[in-house]
Amino acid sequence: MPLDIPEVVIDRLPVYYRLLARLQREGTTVISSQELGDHLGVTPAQIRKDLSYFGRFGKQGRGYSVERLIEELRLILGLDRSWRMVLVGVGQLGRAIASYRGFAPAGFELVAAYDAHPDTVRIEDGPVVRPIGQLPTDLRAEPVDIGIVAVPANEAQDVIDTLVAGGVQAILNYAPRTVQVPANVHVRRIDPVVALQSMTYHLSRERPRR
Amino acid sequence: MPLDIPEVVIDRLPVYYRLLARLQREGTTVISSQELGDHLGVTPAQIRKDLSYFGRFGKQGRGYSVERLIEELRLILGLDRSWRMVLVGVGQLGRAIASYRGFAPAGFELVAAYDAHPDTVRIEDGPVVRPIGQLPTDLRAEPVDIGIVAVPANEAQDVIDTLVAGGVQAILNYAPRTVQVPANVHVRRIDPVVALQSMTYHLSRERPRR
DNA sequence: CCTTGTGAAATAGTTCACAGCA
DNA sequence: TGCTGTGAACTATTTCACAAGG
Repeated sequence: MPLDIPEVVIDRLPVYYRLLARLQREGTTVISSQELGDHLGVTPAQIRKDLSYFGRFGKQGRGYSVERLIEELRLILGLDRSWRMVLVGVGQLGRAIASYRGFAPAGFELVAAYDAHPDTVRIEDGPVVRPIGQLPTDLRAEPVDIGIVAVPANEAQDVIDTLVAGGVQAILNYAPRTVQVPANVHVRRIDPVVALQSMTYHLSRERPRR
Repeated sequence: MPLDIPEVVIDRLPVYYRLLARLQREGTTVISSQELGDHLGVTPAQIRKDLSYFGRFGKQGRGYSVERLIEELRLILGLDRSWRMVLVGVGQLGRAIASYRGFAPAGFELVAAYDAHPDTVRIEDGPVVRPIGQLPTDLRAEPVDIGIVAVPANEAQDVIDTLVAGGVQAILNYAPRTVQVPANVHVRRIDPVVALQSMTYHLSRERPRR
């Protein structure tokens, strides 16, 4: 498995994986790159090229075994284990994240939640909320893989510094702010306003103003 | 203003805009591409090149006027007006979206919400929830710019087809599914699991398994 | 000086097109 | 025949490096 796989390729793999999981539930056992591409709006060549970075999973003349491809992607993406996450920030957004039903089936386990005012918030069907001051100690006692940050923008950098100091190497950042991390730490931003603003660029050009 | 501006450039502009707004609140009046880059973790050349697609906003030897640059980006991104949005899907996620305080200050107005079971859900401090069957009629009566989709995965394509048929040209898709839209419609996906899975790829390589 | 704006060079990513195999 | 896997060609994006302006 080569070491210099483009980042864009990695970003597409979970999308392929999710589609394949659905197709399998619906009974598909074999699929061509053409059909996969039709579902996802990408070219068949791109799918074949992306997969070819990791191995030769298809059969000429037939296509890919859905089961085989799911299993390969599971291994490639590291989904053959579960991942421990902590949530920092238990406001309205944080509570919605903590209650999200999609993490656990995908192997992402929320092991703890932290807030500056732990007494005033409670997560339904979720972990107890601990005081944020306890975070450094807890991280040392029980390492986690991923930090989810849902604090106000002006607290995000501090929280992330704390997570990184505690050995967390992946951050899912819901705070509307770009943060700085060492090169070995991964950050993904979830920011609806930024997403909307890149669409309004196009909307204001394509549609005549009313 | 040229027509073939790379999409990646457009995606960065809202991030520049948000940083500049903060710097302005903090009292910065002039800033160089170097300093901007330091804040955002990108190269100064990239920032200068990105901005140069739209005009010459800087002053040699000095940098950029924060106020001027904010105003230019507002115009470029179409943020000099407000945008009408509807939400479809008022489950737990939908309610969190509807209650999010970040949309209105950015000029994004939630004008209506729809659900298959409007009687069973209520949005605190938000619009009345209408039956989803009413969506096509409502869109005809009062056009909206943007649709936010927070329905279960298997309903997402139908809902988006309805929105598109009703003239909506931009979709913010929270449903964990890739959807198909005509070429003139813009979609941005908000999917934490996909974001996490691209990070676990890296985590499983960089860190020795425990 | 210092920093922009920008062609040119370098790098990254996508698509083509076809040999080869089931 | 039908479809994969893949170098090669092409396209997109980033970075370099420097002339020019304040």
